[in-house]
Amino acid sequence: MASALISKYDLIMKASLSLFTERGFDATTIPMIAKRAEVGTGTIYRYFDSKETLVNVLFQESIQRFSEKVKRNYSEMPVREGFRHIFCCLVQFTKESDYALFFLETKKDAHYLNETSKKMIENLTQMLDDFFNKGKTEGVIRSLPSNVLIAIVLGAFLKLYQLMQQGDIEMNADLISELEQCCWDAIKLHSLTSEE
Amino acid sequence: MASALISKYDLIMKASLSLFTERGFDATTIPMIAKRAEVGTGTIYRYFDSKETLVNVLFQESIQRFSEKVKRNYSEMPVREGFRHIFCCLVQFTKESDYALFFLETKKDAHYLNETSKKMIENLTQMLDDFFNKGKTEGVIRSLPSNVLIAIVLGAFLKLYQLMQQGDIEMNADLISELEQCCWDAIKLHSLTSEE
Amino acid sequence: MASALISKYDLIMKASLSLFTERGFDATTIPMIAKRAEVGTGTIYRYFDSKETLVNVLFQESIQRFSEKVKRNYSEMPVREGFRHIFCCLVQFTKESDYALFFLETKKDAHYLNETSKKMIENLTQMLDDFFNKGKTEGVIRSLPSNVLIAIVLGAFLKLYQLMQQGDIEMNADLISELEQCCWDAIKLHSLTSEE
Amino acid sequence: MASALISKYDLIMKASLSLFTERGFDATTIPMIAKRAEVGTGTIYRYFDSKETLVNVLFQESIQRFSEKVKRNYSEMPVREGFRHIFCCLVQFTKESDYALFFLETKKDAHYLNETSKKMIENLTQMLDDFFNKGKTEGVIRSLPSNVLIAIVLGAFLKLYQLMQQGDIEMNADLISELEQCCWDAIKLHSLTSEE
DNA sequence: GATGAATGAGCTTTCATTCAT
DNA sequence: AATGAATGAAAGCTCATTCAT
Repeated sequence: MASALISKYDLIMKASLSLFTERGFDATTIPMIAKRAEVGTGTIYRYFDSKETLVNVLFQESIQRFSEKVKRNYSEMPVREGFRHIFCCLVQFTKESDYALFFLETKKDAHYLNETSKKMIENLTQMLDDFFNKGKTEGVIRSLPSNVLIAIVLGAFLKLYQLMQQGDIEMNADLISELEQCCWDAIKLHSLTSEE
Repeated sequence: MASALISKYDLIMKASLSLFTERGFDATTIPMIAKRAEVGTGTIYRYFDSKETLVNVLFQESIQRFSEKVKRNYSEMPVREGFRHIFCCLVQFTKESDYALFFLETKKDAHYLNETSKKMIENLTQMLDDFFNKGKTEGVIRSLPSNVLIAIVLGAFLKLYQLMQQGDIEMNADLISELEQCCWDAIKLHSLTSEE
Repeated sequence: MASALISKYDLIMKASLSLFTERGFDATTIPMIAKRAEVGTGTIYRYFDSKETLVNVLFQESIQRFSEKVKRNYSEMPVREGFRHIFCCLVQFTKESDYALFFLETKKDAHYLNETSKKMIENLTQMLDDFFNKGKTEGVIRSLPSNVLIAIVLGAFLKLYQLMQQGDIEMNADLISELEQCCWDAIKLHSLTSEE
Repeated sequence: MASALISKYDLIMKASLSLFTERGFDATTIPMIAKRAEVGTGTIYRYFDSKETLVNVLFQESIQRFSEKVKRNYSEMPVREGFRHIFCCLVQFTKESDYALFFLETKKDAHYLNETSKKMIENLTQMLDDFFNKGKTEGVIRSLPSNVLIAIVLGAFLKLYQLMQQGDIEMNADLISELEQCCWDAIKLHSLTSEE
């Protein structure tokens, strides 16, 4: 009786997300997930058709929640503030669920992603693309292809986030603020005064 | 007559490196490697004790060649030039072998890395650490932990390199030069004149 | 309803014991065992870690059950009676399970035996050793090293048992009785009256 | 030049005989044989069509040489002397080649024996059968089926021989003599005086 | 709904055999 | 004649998936 504070579904999602992040999709087995989620292996198949379905649901859920977070009223912000908003979304995401950024390390041509997942990557990319285009038009962001700009920021963030997960660094407000500045510096269009 | 322009060993190395880079270690099977290298599956085991040995040899070879490239007389360079040197090594590496940067996407706690491989990551990290420390001492680089600085630059580069491999961007001298500047901007200590 | 009269574990034990006895460890494949036990190959690995574990469990079970049978109150018997007891244990064992004497044909330095199995051989040998020593002290058994006496009796029995398994002879009470006498004659100390 | 004191053929025979005896047919690999014989693996196939051919040639050679040894003028001997002759053949065989008694531990239905080999076992058995029949007719040997009598003697001898090979006992003239007596005692018809 | 025993396709690996040298 | 690199069939073993309970 009682129990079920967290639904089995959520336990499976949580367990598989953490394992996929730690070991990758292919090195994670269904029994491993079942054990960490403390459910039977068969139970996983009551909620997900297959391991592939599971990873795609997970992927889509992550990217969906992130996209919605970003979308919220950032379009009217000035570019600099919009960038900070995006960066904060990344950070918040990290805080909410240690493993939520699984989608950052998944290559878009990963063999296990289905069409829907790929579509959602494209949508997120498009949204960020629009943002960077705005910045480029306004002359605040370097005029590089948007996918290049995205690669720089997300690539940097992914590795930082991995450091944190490995316990190599501890994130505090000051560090986050400085890292955001680093990323911004990477893509901002520096005034034409004598730089090195 | 003729034939054997490339040794079987090299064919296997090349095939597995490309597959590991495309699909990851766990999603790459020995039959896949054999097929791409155009050798029998048994042949792979004449050269490597196991799949794990193979990936570690590959990993160590990559990181070794990269380390040696970087090491060559960069210690006397000024920091800005030293950074450019490191960046160019990354780029050159990419050019020499489409897949040579396999080690960039391998997490240091990957389940298939052996102790030697982990040691070599540490050594490379230490070398870069020394470089960044010098920069920090001289006040040209942000005073952030070295692993943070490394994460930013390598993280950004990794994602850019993936874009290139997917055929999404084409690297030319101008682009490389600008990307190098982006990465430098991310970690350089900006003068305290009006920023933002 | 019904079914499962015998557990899968027992089916596997029985099937592998018969195959190991017929063909030896190395010529017996897991698929062969699976087929004879009428289970899937994977099922075997639910019960045993490896083929080597399986053969050792089997070996230890056989030798254990035999040892316990022998041990039961034979130490107080007169030597001649004790010998008959041991011989009867061998025969009974044969009756209970057609293949239970697998351990008789396994050389003690077989490459697949683990330390525990080797220890158990030693223990059984020690027990028999003690028995023969008693007989030698009393002057009823030839004063040969115990391992020699054991070799004679078990060696003879093993070959007889193989004949029976091949269907070449049929064991009945009279034959058993005579064979026991043969073995006893082989090791007993004959009085010094005119022999030959 | 020089060299070739022993032909490659003989080296291969010797090496495989020792390995088959130590490890059994199935646990012995062609590379193992090649290594011990100090020849290339390919060389083995210049002399033998297959691993199975090799083991059968070996088996037949062993049994042939043993049969011939036994055959030599034993038919006219008295039974007791004939038995001693057979036993001495076994011992001599052991001395000539440490592994020559490989055929003793091979079950007649071993999966690798071909028809010729099985025929030769039958022939040897027949020869011994005749001998034991003679003994039975003369009333010196127990009236048991000949295969039973053979099993007792060869079974006992095989185990003794294994003890010797493991270095557990050392064969000297006295011991051999006593062991021969043991075996004879096992099968001889004891006079009807009060026995135990 | 929940479970985990059972399964077999497909993995990693071995090895008898071939064949260019 | 002799070799050993190369091979692929088949071994031992794993694991996504099913299904009786």
